[in-house]
Amino acid sequence: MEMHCPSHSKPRWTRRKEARPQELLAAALDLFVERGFAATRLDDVAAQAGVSKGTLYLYFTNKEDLFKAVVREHVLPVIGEAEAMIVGFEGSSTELLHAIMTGWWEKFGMTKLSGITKLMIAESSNFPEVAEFYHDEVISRCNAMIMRALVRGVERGEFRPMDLEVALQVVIAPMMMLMLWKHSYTAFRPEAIPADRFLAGYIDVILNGLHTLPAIGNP
Amino acid sequence: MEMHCPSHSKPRWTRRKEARPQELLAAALDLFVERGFAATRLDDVAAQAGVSKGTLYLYFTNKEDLFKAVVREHVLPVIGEAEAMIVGFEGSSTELLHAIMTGWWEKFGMTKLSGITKLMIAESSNFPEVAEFYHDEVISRCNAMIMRALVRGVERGEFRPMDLEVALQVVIAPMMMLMLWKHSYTAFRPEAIPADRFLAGYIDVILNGLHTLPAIGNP
Amino acid sequence: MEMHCPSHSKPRWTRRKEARPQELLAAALDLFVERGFAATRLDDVAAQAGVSKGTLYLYFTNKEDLFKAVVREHVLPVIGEAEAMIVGFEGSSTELLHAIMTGWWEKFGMTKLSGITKLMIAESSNFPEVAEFYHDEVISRCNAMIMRALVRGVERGEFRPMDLEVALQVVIAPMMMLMLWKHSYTAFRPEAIPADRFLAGYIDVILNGLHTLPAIGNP
Amino acid sequence: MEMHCPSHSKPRWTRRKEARPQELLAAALDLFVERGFAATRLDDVAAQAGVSKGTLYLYFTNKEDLFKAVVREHVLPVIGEAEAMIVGFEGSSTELLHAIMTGWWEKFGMTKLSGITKLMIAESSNFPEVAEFYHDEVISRCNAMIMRALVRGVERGEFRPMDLEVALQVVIAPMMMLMLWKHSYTAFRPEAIPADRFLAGYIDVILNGLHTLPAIGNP
DNA sequence: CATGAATGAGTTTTCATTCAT
DNA sequence: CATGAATGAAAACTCATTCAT
Repeated sequence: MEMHCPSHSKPRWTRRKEARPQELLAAALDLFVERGFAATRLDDVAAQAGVSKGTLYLYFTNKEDLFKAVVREHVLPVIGEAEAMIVGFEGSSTELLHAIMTGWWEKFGMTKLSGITKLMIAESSNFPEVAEFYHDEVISRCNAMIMRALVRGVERGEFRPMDLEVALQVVIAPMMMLMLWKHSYTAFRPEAIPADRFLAGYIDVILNGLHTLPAIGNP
Repeated sequence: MEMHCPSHSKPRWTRRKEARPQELLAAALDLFVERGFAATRLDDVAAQAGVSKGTLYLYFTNKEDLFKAVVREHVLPVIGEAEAMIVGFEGSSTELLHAIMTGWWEKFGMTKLSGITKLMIAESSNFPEVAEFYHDEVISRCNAMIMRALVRGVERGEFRPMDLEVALQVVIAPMMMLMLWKHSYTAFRPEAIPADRFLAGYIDVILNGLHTLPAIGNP
Repeated sequence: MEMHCPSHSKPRWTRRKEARPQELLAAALDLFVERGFAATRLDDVAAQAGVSKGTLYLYFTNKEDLFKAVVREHVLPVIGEAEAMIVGFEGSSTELLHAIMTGWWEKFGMTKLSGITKLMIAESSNFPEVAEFYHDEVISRCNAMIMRALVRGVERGEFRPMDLEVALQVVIAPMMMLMLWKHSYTAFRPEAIPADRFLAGYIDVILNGLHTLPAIGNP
Repeated sequence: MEMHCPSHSKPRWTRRKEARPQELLAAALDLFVERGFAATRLDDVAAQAGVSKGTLYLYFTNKEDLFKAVVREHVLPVIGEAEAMIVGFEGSSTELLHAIMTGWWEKFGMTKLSGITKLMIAESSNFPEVAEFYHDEVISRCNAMIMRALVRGVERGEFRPMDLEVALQVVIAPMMMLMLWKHSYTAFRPEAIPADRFLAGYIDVILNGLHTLPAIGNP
């Protein structure tokens, strides 16, 4: 079973300059999300990435720099994709909202990126610059996407006139909380609602409210 | 030589032994919420409470014990009040929901207790026991209150039949997020919606949805 | 032999807030002089001062701060004393020079302060601010003292007119080197000249030169 | 496929294997002198020499070995030259002293080798073996050269009888300090005396002293 | 009770050294 | 030969906890 070729002795490490930063960022994301910035030891990040502590410092200046990179690198690509996805959408605003929410869940909520939501809420006061970046590059752009859909719906007569800024928050909040729950109290919420059922019910309530009234075609 | 009038000697600190733990808990709440558990130094807690670091250990066994006390002490009384408030409520379910939300905001959201929401989300994986306690004693009981109101509404024909578990989340989420925003990104959200306007619009959307339909009497 | 009084059990540490900084500075001076800044471990400084590593940080922000304090605290008092010593000197300039040199040796050269000369030469490029401080507060003031003595000697006809700036360096240099030797190559220079013999011969050469000429009364 | 014309392939580096160690020694000298041994990173030495860090280890066993080589390689040739220069000197002892000093300055003081003086003073206690080597091979031989000149002067009646060991130090010290100043406080001493003026004044004072007496022919 | 000086285990950070390429 | 990614021991620094006063 053991290879008799002597040249196959396992090396102490293999050279993989290009892959390393991503591996480290992935490990760091996991641990930062689970434990928070201060409670995460760089030893553990390195171990989880399968490298030694020193290697980390070849790619990141210090712990804070690693944190910033985690947020920056993981988040930006996704936002771009999401925005691209809804450009030139043709259907009803109800369908648009549904599409946005589904996409949000699939690109962000379902993946480990959802943890960044928790991370940023927990650490925003410790890292104002990162928080500002995240607010401007992620939150604002997400909000703008939803807001455009709401305005579009009202303009097309699909949605009723309302306090749209508040409506925006009401629309966003359940998705945010869904992501946050994923990373807290998990042990105590085995009953968690399956995502598709959640999405369906969520869109239903958002569109039709709680009141007893003829609901309009939920796609 | 120096003590023939002991009763007039000026005490170095005013006597308020009983107040000490509360002052420490208040200081700890502030700092834990702002910085997180690990990033909060007991030095700073003591300083903010106006006592020395050693004093802290007269009242709390260690940092973790302080953390548990912060959650326990601050949260329990409020939940009791909230539950008491809605026992035997007489009005419509819409009014009940409105009352619960208003009470939630006034007792919890408006005060510094709102920070505990953020704190628990950030630290729940670091303190499973506290998380369990918080989940059972706060989250579940809050959820149960809302759920009772929803069930009541459906039973009384005020609310339409829905996936109530999902509806519960949708109802709760905006209030949760409102509290979370208060403790993150504040610097970048000067535009924050005033609470009363938020509450009004929020109840409106929750009850009536986004769709273009005749809204039913929003109290 | 063991004291039967139970209250005499030896404490892990004794409280001596006022003495600590001086003890630490003394230990740091020794080690910085012997090994240089970078090669000195704070562990060793603390150990030599008889405290733990953490204690060091109660009094100094970091290693650099300790270094600055070592130079500042040790050097300033001595300079003041030296300057005071020669104010209103009455004798001949030869005697004045002799007095200055003797004082220099006794206050500075003979003591462990002499190490600071070596330390500053070694570290001046690593700590430009400290070097500037040292240059302005120590070197310039020492030079000024000697220069005043030289000018006084020339004005009174005791010393011949010369390039005084150069003479200044020639006068100073042997004393500087004497201090530097003390902290380098000591192991290889058991033959080191006793200080009093050195001082006598040094003053003689400086005053009378090497040339064959009738020397003038060397005090 | 790729090598039918190997002699024309452009080499990635110009072939000058023999020069490598010298480039590394030069870079190391610069940095050791400026920062000291411990504060010099081999990364920087390699970078300044224009090679990679690993290359350093092809020529030197470790950092200490590099240090020893820096001292050894730079210093020995110069001493030999200096000694050769004065063998069979014919002029007056005054002229001999002048020649030695001028040679010292030109071969050593003016060049970057002067930094080794500072380096050895700073590091002698960290590297006793190197210090011993330097003391025996450089300091002692320099001292011997000067001492021979002094003895010669006394024997020929040009110099008066004195404590020659002390005189030796007095003669050497200003030159030593001149070299040391060059590598410390430079930023704060723009007023530095030009070397030729320094040399002239220095010889004058050394030969004739400070006292008011007819000077003897300063060459 | 209250204090705060002192501790030391635990983390971050550095960098000489190794070794697969 | 030359490279530079990777290592890990060692050093700086932090801070929860203790305890003499």
